[in-house]
Amino acid sequence: MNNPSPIRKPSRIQKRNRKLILDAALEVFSAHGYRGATLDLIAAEAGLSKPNILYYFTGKEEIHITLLNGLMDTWLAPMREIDPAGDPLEEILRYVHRKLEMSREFPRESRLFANEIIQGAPRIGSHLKAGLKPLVDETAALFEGWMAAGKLAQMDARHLIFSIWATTQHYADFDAQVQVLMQDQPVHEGADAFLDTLYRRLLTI
Amino acid sequence: MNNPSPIRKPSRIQKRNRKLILDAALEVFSAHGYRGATLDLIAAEAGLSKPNILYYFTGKEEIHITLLNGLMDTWLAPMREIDPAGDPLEEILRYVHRKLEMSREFPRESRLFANEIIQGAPRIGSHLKAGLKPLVDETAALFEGWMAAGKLAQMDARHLIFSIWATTQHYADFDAQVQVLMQDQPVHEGADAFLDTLYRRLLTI
DNA sequence: GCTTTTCCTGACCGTATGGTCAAGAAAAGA
DNA sequence: TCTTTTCTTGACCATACGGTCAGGAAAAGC
Repeated sequence: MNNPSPIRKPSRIQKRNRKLILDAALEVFSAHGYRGATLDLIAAEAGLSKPNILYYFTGKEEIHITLLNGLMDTWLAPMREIDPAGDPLEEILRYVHRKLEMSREFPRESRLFANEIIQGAPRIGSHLKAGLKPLVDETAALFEGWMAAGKLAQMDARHLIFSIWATTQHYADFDAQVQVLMQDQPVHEGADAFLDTLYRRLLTI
Repeated sequence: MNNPSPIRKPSRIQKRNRKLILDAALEVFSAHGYRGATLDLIAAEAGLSKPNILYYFTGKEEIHITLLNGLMDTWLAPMREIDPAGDPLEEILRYVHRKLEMSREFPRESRLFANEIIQGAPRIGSHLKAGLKPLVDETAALFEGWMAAGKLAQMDARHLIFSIWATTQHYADFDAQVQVLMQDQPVHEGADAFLDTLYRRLLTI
């Protein structure tokens, strides 16, 4: 009676409309934050009526959680792709470039997560523990192995990871500020070259 | 009839209550963002009634703007304190440490600005241009002078500044995430050592 | 003391917003 | 085709929230 048959597999219309809604929600949530987003805005952006939105999702929060869960994997993919068998320096530099690329190509996703975490991760705190932490632990261990083997300069692996996130996501999350300070100059090329220099100098023994 | 005498100098009570309100507003705005903050929350936090809040400020937005304006100077102080006559490397490292210290001591202020800028700086866009940009231009020029004089490694000065902001403010803005990933380990000491290494390696010729 | 100004609040208002519901339209199944 | 299920919506509701106002309490000025 309520949700579109939670048992049977989603129909063609269901798939289309759920996608429409989630796309619209990404746009609205990332631009206004959870509290600033309204169902009316999402409905307008999706081209659907508000009650119809609530036919597919039980409420605003479920849309938000579904979004975050669905994007988490994509967001963490570059870190999963670090190859333990590859060359340490090149693997990390490739990770940095991929993250920067994602800041440029998916700024909405970046801001969605940024908004959520700044507010204390009230709706995905558990997911950070369950999804993110194991991956970071694993990656930190990999980095530490490389350092112990003398293939990278010695440093705290977790803070290294934080610095990569911070420096790359900054260009998406703080774009408004970057734009003011860089005027019309091309941002991405400069960032790419700078971060290459930064991590090459930092990590090379 | 409306605002507490905009002409005469503020009374003792006015100074006390405006401070109470701004302190409470900092707490609430930084934790929930502009849209998530409510006058009722601010009033409760300040220990005043809602109408009394509106006796001292014309509305929610004025409180927010007053806060941002009042904190901007404090927030930018470390950058102003960079000494053009000092040793380039040490001056920048001191700046990095001061910024990190501010992230630890004033995380609310950091998140207040972060919230505002992520949403596109709708309420302080003009202030970024008028207040921040000249200072950054000046500082970037100083850094470029040092590089040209062969006292620092060559790189883009603006991206260097961005990286310092990003890496230091990350510990305040994304604290919820950092806490999950660092468990009970002490964060600040590690960050301090890591960033020292990072910028020393990056900037040394 | 008295008067004036400043400070404070309970009650109220208009609007925005998340969410509901009954009933109709469109697909899908037979 | 007819029947059943899925999809869609206008109208509505309850609450939250920013803000107002008339009038009273407390300071300040004299």
